[in-house]
Amino acid sequence: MGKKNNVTFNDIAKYTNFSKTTISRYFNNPDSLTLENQKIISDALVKLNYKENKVARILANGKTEFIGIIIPNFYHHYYSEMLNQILSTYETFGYKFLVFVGNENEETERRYIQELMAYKIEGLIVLSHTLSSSELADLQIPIVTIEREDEHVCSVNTDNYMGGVQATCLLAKRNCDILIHINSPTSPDLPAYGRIQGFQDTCKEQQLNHRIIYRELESQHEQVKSQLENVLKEVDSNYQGMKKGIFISNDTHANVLLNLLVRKYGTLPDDYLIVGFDNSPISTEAIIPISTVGQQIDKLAFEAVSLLVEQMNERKKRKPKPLKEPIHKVITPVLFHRDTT
Amino acid sequence: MGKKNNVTFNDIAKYTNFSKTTISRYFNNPDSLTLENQKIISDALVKLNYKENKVARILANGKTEFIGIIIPNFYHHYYSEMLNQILSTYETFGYKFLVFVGNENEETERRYIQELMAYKIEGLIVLSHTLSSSELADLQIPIVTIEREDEHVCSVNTDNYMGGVQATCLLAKRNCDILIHINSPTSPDLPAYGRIQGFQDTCKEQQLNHRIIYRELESQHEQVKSQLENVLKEVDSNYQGMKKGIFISNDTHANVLLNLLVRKYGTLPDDYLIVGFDNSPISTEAIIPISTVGQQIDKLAFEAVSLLVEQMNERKKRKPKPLKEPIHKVITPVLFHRDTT
DNA sequence: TTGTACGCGTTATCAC
DNA sequence: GTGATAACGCGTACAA
Repeated sequence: MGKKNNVTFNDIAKYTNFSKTTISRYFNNPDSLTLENQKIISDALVKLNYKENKVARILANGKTEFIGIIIPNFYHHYYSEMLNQILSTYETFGYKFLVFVGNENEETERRYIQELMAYKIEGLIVLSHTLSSSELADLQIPIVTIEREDEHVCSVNTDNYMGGVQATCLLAKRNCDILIHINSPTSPDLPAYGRIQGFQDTCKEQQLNHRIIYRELESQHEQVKSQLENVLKEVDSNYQGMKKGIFISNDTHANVLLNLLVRKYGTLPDDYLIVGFDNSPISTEAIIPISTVGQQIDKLAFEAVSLLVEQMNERKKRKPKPLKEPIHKVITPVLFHRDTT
Repeated sequence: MGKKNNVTFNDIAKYTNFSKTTISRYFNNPDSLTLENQKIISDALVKLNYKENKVARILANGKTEFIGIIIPNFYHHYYSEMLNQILSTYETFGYKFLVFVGNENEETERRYIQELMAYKIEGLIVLSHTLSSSELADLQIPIVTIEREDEHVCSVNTDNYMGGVQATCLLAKRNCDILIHINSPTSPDLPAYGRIQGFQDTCKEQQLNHRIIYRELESQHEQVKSQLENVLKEVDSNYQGMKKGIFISNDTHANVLLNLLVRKYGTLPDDYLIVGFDNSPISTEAIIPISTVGQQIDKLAFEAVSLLVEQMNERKKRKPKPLKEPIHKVITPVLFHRDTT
């Protein structure tokens, strides 16, 4: 707003001998003008090279059409793709997105949120795990979280339990002698815990020989590799000669495991089956395409924005009825059967 | 701005018996108040639960502190990481980012830009290749492009030529009998063309037996795979018994090539060396860690925002001197020597 | 150090 | 169908 040569409604009004009000109406309720006058104004807009100023409109009507996003990182393809899909909803809902990368630091994320609040975002989408849902709820604006702890706020999550069941059933069908789930220690608060539960329940129901191996895998590639190398040694020696079905935390880890096996045996041995999670690009680009459980990221994103828009619209009514209880939507994952099963 | 219970400077002023101006000064020039009075106001802010409103401030002083970003996609790790690094500059410069995903459609991107202009962004970062730099320059706001055609606008690019040279020299040092560069047909306008040029010049200077193979690789995994399968057949038969050094467009493609070789021969044959580009995660996570030329994405991003901020600051001066010529910054890439060379 | 008065560009309200 | 006027919340001469 370079303090000069900004053509405003006033200029248009003078030029056309209408009032500012009529110019405003031309934009917000054109049908209330005669076609003639619409033409006059639209010509003037071109002639004077008018550029609309939504900041002024915000101040006047209170609608920023901003949604804030806090995303934890871009390292996992899952987050990038989720952001991609969220941003793409602009075409449907018209909301603009102010994006911050949370650095897993509480104070930093609080600062980001304050900044977003200062810009009068109408709603907030949180993917980061740093702040508790009760703190988020205190912000008193529409919020949707995705795939994180969500007790006090609306959320959209993958049906992780179903994902666990799908993976487990696939391995079961292949007549494995032992089913193994490898994962990082996971809090039961998190939606992702459902995968573990789904695995466990399915194994118990079908009375399958199974085991869960917890290892800290949320680190760099080399650490993950050495962790899984140890796991593999243990599995190799404990379940020799048995057909092993492994359901592992995600595709990145599945790929590490796969590579360890292929480098050890020259190929994926017949007695090893692997299922990952996420359907990330690595699952198709691996040396052997990896079976995986895929989140429907497009749907998750769309439902998230959709759920947020509902809340935002409700708030704009003269008599808003705030939700009694947070709404939690669930999206079913899809099993991709590839060459590791 | 829920049209109610918004505490404003007016409320603070009444409560503290100061004027609005003094309240404003408390925020923008606190030193001009006595410490006493600062305390009085800061207490009042807490008591009345004041929330700042930057939208109003924008309208008053014209500074949105918004930067618009147009990114083409999130599929390549390069773009995700670049966005990550750009967003991270908030900590340094304080600018907020409005992000749009360009869908390679001109009209769509023009709409995005219009929307950004309506929100009075102070500058624009363009990663997408859809619109020409001359069209961008016509927007008359500070612009920086990254790694795309940039004749008429400021830009930050990797020294692609140097990257090509580095990759080629590495292969040359390994005493390859034939150096092969595989790439998609690339316009000389694009910075990425430098990689091809760097390869070619180095080969010529060092009088190395070389060849450039162009194939359309900007497509889905399966297509890339079958394209490279054909290339491999040709190379296999044409250069039998020779040591082949392959420099290929990027790490994703390098990985496909590597997997084809490993699946064919059980491992990477001694007469094949591979160098990719991007230092993307796949290069370390591949079945055999891939040598690659890495962009310094953090530096690229920082320089881009930095260059933009300079232009934006210049514009705020009473007598702005617009740049005579666009500035083009260049960042040197880094060679990662791994197991494929 | 503090206050007055006005401007930023649009929308909302009420009147005609 | 159109217009006058007052918001919206803050910044900034200019004055005191």
